[in-house]
Amino acid sequence: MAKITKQSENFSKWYTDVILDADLADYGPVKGTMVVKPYGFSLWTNIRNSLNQMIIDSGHENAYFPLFIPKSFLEKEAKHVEGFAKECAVVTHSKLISEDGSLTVDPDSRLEEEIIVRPTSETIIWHMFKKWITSYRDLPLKVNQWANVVRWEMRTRLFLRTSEFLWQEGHTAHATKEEAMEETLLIVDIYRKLFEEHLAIPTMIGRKSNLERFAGADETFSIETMMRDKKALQAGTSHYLGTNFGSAFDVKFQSKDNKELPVYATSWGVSTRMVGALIMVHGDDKGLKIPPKIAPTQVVIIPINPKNQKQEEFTSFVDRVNQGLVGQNVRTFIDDNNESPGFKFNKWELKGVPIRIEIGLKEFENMEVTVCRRDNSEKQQVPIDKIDEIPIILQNIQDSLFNDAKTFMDDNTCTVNTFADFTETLSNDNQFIKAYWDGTDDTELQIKEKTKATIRCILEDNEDSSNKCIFSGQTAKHLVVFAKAY
RNA sequence: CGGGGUGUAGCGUAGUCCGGUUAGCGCACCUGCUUUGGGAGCAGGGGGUCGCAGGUUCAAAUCCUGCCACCCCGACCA
Repeated sequence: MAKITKQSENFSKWYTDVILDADLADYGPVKGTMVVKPYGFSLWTNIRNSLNQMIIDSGHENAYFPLFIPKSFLEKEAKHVEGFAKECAVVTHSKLISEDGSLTVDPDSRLEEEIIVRPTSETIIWHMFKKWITSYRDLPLKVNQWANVVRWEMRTRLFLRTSEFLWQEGHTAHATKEEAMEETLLIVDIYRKLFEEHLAIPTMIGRKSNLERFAGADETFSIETMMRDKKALQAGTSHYLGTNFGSAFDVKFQSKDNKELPVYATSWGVSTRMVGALIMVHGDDKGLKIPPKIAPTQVVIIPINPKNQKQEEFTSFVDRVNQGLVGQNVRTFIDDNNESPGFKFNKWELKGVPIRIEIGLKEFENMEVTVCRRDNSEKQQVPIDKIDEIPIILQNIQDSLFNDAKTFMDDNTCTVNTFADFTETLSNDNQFIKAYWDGTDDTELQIKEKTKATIRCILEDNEDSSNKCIFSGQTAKHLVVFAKAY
């Protein structure tokens, strides 16, 4: 474990250092792939379990669809094809020939129809939905799957953009447009809750512009988050798909009054990218700060026991503290190996554990423990009979992580009315910039070209004709937020 | 696919220009002892086809030729 790069020195180097040194993940042998190590996977699992419960509680069922998708499926929805064509892994053969220890592809094993490794599952799911939906009684149909997907990316970064990633993708079918839109927004709200209450990450939520919308969607809502370098990260999306996939896969249902009607769809997902957001929202120069609710270890206990004095009594004291915490469902770890105390302090700070408890002879004699918070480095003594207050401290940490991140985002979000102010603001510093926009692709593209900032989402529609687009001067259609994005 | 760069132990590197001991060092790792309140100390130890292939030479990490891989910058993106 080496010292990590400072955020102010090189933010993206800091990001990589933290991931590798905190043992979250490592690089896989194929370019762009990532191995999620046990500590990182435990974190992901905690996030997943929180979200999974919310998905189940809101009436969805988990299922699993195949990794392999016939190429022809992907061709069925025109915009969807366009969106994904350039980043698909394709299976073309089924056999290898082994010769002198080296392997070559058997040309005779070429597949009749090439198979796509799913970049997302709309097509295969709607293929199945056609079989399952015939009557209004079959609706709504609401499934979710936890899966891996593959997108052949040019530039990859651990957690943020990898060739293969883990995610959850929900797919629903509804009898009416209104119901599908309601579902789309329900999910947005679930994601907002997940981010705010579990990940302690404040969000900015709105619709995507034409250019940023999901390929095949009529409307995309996105959860935008601000990283510590003030760049935006799209951390979740929920799509209203209209009848695009229903009609592409010829899915219809019979209504109560015996009419044949189209089916409306939604899809929505969050991925291991969330872990990247978590790192970049809360982390500091010492490393990660993991919110208690999802932390693999909430409290690390570090015994400091010089000269083996009163060895047995000391050990049972440490054990008593641990049992007290475990009894309150606190996830603990006792780090009693031979590393020096200072080394352990740094190691667990790097790994982002919310609370460190130090127990030495002093604490042992006073029947207390030293509690140190990762979020603000405050230390306090807690008597052993007040150990049940630790969960309250954990909740405080959870809240203060959110509040800090919220303050940071608010402090770095501004509103401008002229393009001169817009470029001026961006050249000084990254910011989230709220501004009026005329709603055209052309304006969006020109602003992107000139400033590298893109429209992250549309916050609201503009009703007041005196509000003008900051770039074209035309009457504004929307109030949007611009930012440089990951 | 265009421009630039780099390949020496798990990681970081010295040596390459100007060929010549057993390829050196730091971190990490292993063993033992001593240690433990903010990245412990001492002693010992293991680990290298110097990216690959060919060539020049008495002799190649070093010179020549070809190939490969990876990284950075641009066009694509959750």
